[in-house]
Amino acid sequence: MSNLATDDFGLWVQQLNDEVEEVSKSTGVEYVSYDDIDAFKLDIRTEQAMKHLKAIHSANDGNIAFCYQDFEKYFFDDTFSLSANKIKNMIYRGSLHISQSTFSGYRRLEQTAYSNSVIVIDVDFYNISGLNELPAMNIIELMKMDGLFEYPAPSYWISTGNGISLVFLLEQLPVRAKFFGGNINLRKLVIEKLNRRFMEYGSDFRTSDITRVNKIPGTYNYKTGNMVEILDYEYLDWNNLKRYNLRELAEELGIERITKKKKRNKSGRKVSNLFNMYTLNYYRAQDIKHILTTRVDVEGVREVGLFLYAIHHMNAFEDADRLEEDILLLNLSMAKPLQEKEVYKKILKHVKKGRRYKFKNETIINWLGIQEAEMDDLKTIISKDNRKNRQLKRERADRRNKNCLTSREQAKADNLNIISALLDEGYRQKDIVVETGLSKGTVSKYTKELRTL
DNA sequence: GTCAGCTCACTGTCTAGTCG
DNA sequence: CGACTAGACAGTGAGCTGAC
Repeated sequence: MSNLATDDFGLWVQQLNDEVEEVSKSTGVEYVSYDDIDAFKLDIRTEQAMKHLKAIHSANDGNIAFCYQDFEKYFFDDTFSLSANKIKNMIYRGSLHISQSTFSGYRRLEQTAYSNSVIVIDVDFYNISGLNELPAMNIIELMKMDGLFEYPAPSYWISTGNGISLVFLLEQLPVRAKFFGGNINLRKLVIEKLNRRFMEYGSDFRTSDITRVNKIPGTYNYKTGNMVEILDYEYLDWNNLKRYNLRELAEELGIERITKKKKRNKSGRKVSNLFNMYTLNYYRAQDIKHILTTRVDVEGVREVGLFLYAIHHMNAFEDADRLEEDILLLNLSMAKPLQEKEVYKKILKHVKKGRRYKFKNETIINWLGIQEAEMDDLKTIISKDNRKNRQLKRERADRRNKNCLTSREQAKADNLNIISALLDEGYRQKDIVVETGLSKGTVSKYTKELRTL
């Protein structure tokens, strides 16, 4: 577990490269390049981490995002600058997570996602009664017996310390939204299909995000303290791991081919919009749930709120049993719940058999009386103004560097630092003008500013 | 008179925001 | 999302003040 304080984070990332030499001395690990895993005897934790990294990020085509469980920030690295020492250093620091995709910049966004060659299905069997006491290996055996490892079988599987990650390697998949956005949608559909396959074992339905990060083998699970490790590691042939072609995989799983936008091609539109509708409905349901569970004064909106929740839940999952379970739970989570029979009579009865509505955000905002301040906690049910403000906020943040300064502010700060140092050395303002090339007015002004600090 | 430092009007660039 | 723009702000330089 990491013992770093959060405010040390930026400093630590900067120092990481410099520390490699020292770690090398203290651990006795020779410098091993990322490409040369088998040439040296590594400890099992580092070896597993490297094999996994190599499997999911074999090409040097972008930046991989890393993060620790106890830090909010991400840091980035490309495979050129990875080495065994560095990976060892990172995994021994704490509960490390790694992005499935690479990114063209230093932001972990769908828009900046560059390439991807893996699908990871998280199986949270600890949520399933009857399974939660079993060791991960037994779960794998049960899934095999159920025929769930028939095509497509996972390339390998990882015990995450409380659940299982099933790793399906893909042939290198360009995902840059601008050019290859279709791959992102197709990948989401495949993941949805695979999630359904492992549903009984507790598969996590939120795993289709291209920017998702996963625990890396060789580390310890932050919550349980258990080791994250590749299972059946010794039986795997790392030079011949199964690797799937996304389009073939989709076809085998019965997903209709996504056609390029044709004029009013109904079948094409139906499929390509499918996932967008799924996420929209899913996140709207989550937003409505948030409103209903956080409001103290919920009485005036609880019926309409539960109704809207039910509709979006059904649109997303098409699973009446799951809806029933979730909505009864949500009802009980409200400050003033409805009686259970009312939920059945007023909500479930209509939604299960009823038609599918499509609501505008404005309508939902009006019906639930959502205030601007409340929207800050919501993902999709937000006004146009709120959306615009979020965009401005992001752009404003983008203009600032790691010191939270704009380029101008940084330039001024640099000049102030230089002048401060020269003054300490006994320079006169006149000399500072010559030394820095700034005007004497500026030097004078800054000298005065420094005195008032 | 010389020097160090200060003031203020001004310039050009950058930021933040609007608009289509 | 790019073009556009108002306003903010960093920086300049002429001219001023006061100490010696």
